[in-house]
Amino acid sequence: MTQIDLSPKTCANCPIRPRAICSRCTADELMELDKIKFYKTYPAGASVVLMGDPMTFVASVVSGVATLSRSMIDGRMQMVGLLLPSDFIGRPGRDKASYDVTAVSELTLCHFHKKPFEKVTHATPHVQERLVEIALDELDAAREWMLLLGRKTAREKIASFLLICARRLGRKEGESLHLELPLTRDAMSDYLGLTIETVSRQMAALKRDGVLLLEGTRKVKIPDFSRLLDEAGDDSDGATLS
Amino acid sequence: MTQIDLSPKTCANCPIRPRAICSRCTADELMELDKIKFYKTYPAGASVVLMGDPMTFVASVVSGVATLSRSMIDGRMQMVGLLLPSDFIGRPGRDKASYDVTAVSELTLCHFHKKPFEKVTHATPHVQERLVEIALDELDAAREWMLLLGRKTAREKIASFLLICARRLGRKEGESLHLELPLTRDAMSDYLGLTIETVSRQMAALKRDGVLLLEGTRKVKIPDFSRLLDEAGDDSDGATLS
DNA sequence: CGCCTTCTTGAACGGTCTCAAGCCCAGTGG
DNA sequence: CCACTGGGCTTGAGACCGTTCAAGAAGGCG
Repeated sequence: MTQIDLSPKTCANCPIRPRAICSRCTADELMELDKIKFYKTYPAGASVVLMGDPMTFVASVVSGVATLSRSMIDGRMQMVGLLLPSDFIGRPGRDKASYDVTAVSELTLCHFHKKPFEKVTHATPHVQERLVEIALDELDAAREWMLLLGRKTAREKIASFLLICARRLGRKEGESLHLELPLTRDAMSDYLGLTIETVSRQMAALKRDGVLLLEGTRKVKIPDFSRLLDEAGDDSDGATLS
Repeated sequence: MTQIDLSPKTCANCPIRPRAICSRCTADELMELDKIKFYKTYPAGASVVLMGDPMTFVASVVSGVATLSRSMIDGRMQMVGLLLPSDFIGRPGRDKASYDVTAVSELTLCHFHKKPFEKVTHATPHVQERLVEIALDELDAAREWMLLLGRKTAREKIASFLLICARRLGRKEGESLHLELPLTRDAMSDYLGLTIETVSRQMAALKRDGVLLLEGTRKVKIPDFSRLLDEAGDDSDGATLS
C-alpha cells in the first residue's frame, strides 16, 4: 500500500494528467496552475478535512485512496464518494467542507489554493469545462449509488462494489481478473450502507458460490466477469473493462 | 396541481430566472438563448425521456414537478432526483439519457436544442459557470440523499422528505407550516427506498405523534418545525426556511 | 350506484442488524 | 521458542425493522 515515488513531482511527468482537472489545459494554462499548486502526502488513516472546516484549497488525488463521508450525530456514517487517483476534491465557490475527507491509504494530493484557483477557473474555459464534466460524472456515479443503497440486496451491493473496483483497479491475468480491494471490510460497510458482519457474510457467500476467489482478505480473483455482472443486478452497461 | 398560466412565455417575465441556468446572463446572452429555446407542456404521468434514449435537448423546469429515476431489469426502481421549477434537465456533452424523466404533475419545460446550447455554453462563461454551480448543488443533494438511503430509518426518511418539501414548497401560516406534497405515496416510496405500505404507516405514526397534521392525503401542516428537524436526524444545517 | 385508483391497516415472513464469541495473523517482548 | 496483544475479520444466535401478501377503506368520477 505504501508506494514510494522518488520521481520529481512536476506537471510534465504527472501520472494523472489524462483524467485530471487540468487535462484540457494548454502549456500556458498549465504554467498558470503550476504557480499555485503544491503537493502534500498524508499517512493512511489521516483526516484531510472535516465537515464544516473552512476549505482553503481544492486538490486532485495523485496517488493513494481517499473517502468522502457524511455522518450523523449518533455516529452512523455513510460514505458518499471514493476518491482514486485523478479524482478531484473540493468545490470552487464554497468555503466550508460539506463532507469528511479521509486518507485510507498513504495519499498524495496536488493542492491548489482556492482563491487563485477560482481566478484561473474564470480565465481559462478549459478548466471550467473539465470541472463541469467531472461534476456531472460524479453526479452520475452518486445516482448510480443511490439505486444501490435504496434498492439492492446485500449480495448485490457487494457484487456491485467489486464491479466498480474491477473496472478501475482490476488487471486481467489469463482468464480471470485480479484486483486488490482498496478498502477494509469496515470501510466497505460504510460505503455500502451495511454492517461489517453482513459484508463479511456476503463475501463468504460469493466465495462459496464460486463468484470470486480470495487470497487473504484483500486480494480477489474474479474467474468469470459476466457472472459478477449478473450478481450485481445491473442492466449490463457494456464496457467489460476500460 | 394543474395550474394554467396564460401569460406569454418570454424570458422577460420568466418566473424561474433567478435560479435557472440563465440566471447570470446579460441581455445579449439571453437573446442568444432565446433563439434556440422552445416551451413544451407535458400532462401528468407523461414520460419526458427514457433511459438510453438519445437526448437532443436540455431543459429547465418552468412549472410543475418531474422525477429522475433509474430502474433495474426486475422492476425495482429508485428515484434519484426530484425536479422542481428552475431545476435543470440534461447534460451537455452526453447524447444518451442516463435516467428516466417523468412528469408527475402537469409540467412545462423550457427546452434548448442541445447542439446549439453547447455552442452558447462555450461562448458564454456565465452559462458555464452557472452549470458548474447547478451540477455541484445537485451533487450535494445526491450525497445528502445517499446518507438518507444508506443509514436512516423509515421514520427518519419520511421526516427528511417532509423537510425538503417544506424548505422548497412550504408557506408559513401563523405558527405552523403548510405544504402540499408534490408526490403520491407510491412516488414517495420510490424516492425514499421504501415500500408504499411503510410510507403510509410512518406517515400515520408521525401524525399520531403530533409531528404533523393531515388534510386529505396531500396537504400537510407542520405545527413545530424544530420537532421535524429532530425527527429527520440531521445535524441541523441551520436555514429554518428559505 | 359501481368501478376505478389511491391509500390504509393487519398478520406473517425474512433479510439485515445486534450482540457476543472466536479466529487469524503480525508485532512485541519475555 | 513461546505467550501475549491488538486489529481486522469471521461466525453464530436471536431480535427487530421493513417487506410481502392480503384485505378493506376512502375518495373521485362515470
